[in-house]
Amino acid sequence: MTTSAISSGSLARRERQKAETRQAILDAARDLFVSEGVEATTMRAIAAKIGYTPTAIYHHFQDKDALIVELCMADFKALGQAMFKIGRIEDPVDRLRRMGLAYADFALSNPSQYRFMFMTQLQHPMLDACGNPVTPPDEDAYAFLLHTVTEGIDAGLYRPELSDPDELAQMNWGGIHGIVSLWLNHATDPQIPWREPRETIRSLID
Amino acid sequence: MTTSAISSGSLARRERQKAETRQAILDAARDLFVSEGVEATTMRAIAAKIGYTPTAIYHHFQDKDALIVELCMADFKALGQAMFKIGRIEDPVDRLRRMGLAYADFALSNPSQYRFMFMTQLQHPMLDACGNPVTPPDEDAYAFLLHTVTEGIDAGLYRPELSDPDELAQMNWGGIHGIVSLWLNHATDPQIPWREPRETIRSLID
DNA sequence: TTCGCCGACTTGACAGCGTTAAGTGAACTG
DNA sequence: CAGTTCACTTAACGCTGTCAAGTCGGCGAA
Repeated sequence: MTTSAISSGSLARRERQKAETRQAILDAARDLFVSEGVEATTMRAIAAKIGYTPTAIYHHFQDKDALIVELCMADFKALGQAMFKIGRIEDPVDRLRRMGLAYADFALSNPSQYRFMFMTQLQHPMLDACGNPVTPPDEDAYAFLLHTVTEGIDAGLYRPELSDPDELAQMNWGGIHGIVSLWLNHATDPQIPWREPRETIRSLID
Repeated sequence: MTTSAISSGSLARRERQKAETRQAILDAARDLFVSEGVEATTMRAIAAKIGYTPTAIYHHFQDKDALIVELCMADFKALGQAMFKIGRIEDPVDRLRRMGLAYADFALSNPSQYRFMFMTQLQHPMLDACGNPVTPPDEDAYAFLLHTVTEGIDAGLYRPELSDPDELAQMNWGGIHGIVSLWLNHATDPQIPWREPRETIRSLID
């Protein structure tokens, strides 16, 4: 009893410590990804930041991509939760407008995360070994968007030829993503007098 | 006289040969960038493809980025020329619609070029040493778009609150770019039933 | 207590990357 | 024919992600 309690206790402590260094790796990686960019941060830099050797990371993550994907999924979750809060608004028109602005806020205030969520090709698709999606469906931002435009269609808010909810959702998403991502990549381009993306998006939604 | 003619002739030949290998480098780089992706193609691979040593490239281009920017500028020129053809259409509404579809065609049929034109941050802004833009203004696709929406504003085709031509241009551009770029990056995502981007864009324009 | 194992972590290395200083050799110049 | 130029090569640098092998402290069992 006592021994088993001690052993399970020490086992639990070991696992807790392992989980702690794993989290430390994730935190350091996030910091560097955000401040230096994903491509520019090296395994060695992540390891140095937490006082480990580069190879230690490989005991917790298969490779650099696995690290990226893990952080990426956390961001998808955060975005989905932001959408979930807005999902309570009754009026579908107002809800759609607010979802769009919240999406843009997320992108503009977390540009580095947004970049590797939606502006880069992820080589590992976010599926587990069995081929099931990793994102929990109740936190899927796209599902919220789809649900909202479907309500809009049912309420007769769109012209009748716009009857495909996926197409409508992709129009909305694409429009906002386009303005945001062009601005993130090309805001410094002196040849184009860029407008505030939030303003442009507000106009687009209206 | 004869000697000068010979010398100038041989000089010309030397320069022509240099220009030829320079072009060979560009062609090889373009091939590999398109087939393998920009990040994945190495200087060594480009050199091997044309039977040179990697360092030979550095006699023609300052570094890999210079190679990318040179190809990128050629693509901007091609896109601008495609817009120029459409610019002759009289009706601004029809012209805008066709410009949007032509833009989407360009992106979808040259995905790799489009990626490094509009979906990546270019570290060298495309300015020459004096800070002047490198793209010739009469081939600037954005200028065409701006001109077209300005005509639309003047003709009273937009609601009166949409009076800023830059904002309108960026709404149009952003909308199409967003749908195209999301599709290019996430078309393989099984969680989302993607619609044909050309169809989605056609609906968006209407 | 002592032995042996387990596993988190380190050491030292590998191949490949972009890039550069120094060298080579054929073609052009005088 | 001697000298120069310059496109190109050789050999290396420091960097990257990654891995096979080793180290060593803490645990369970005898």
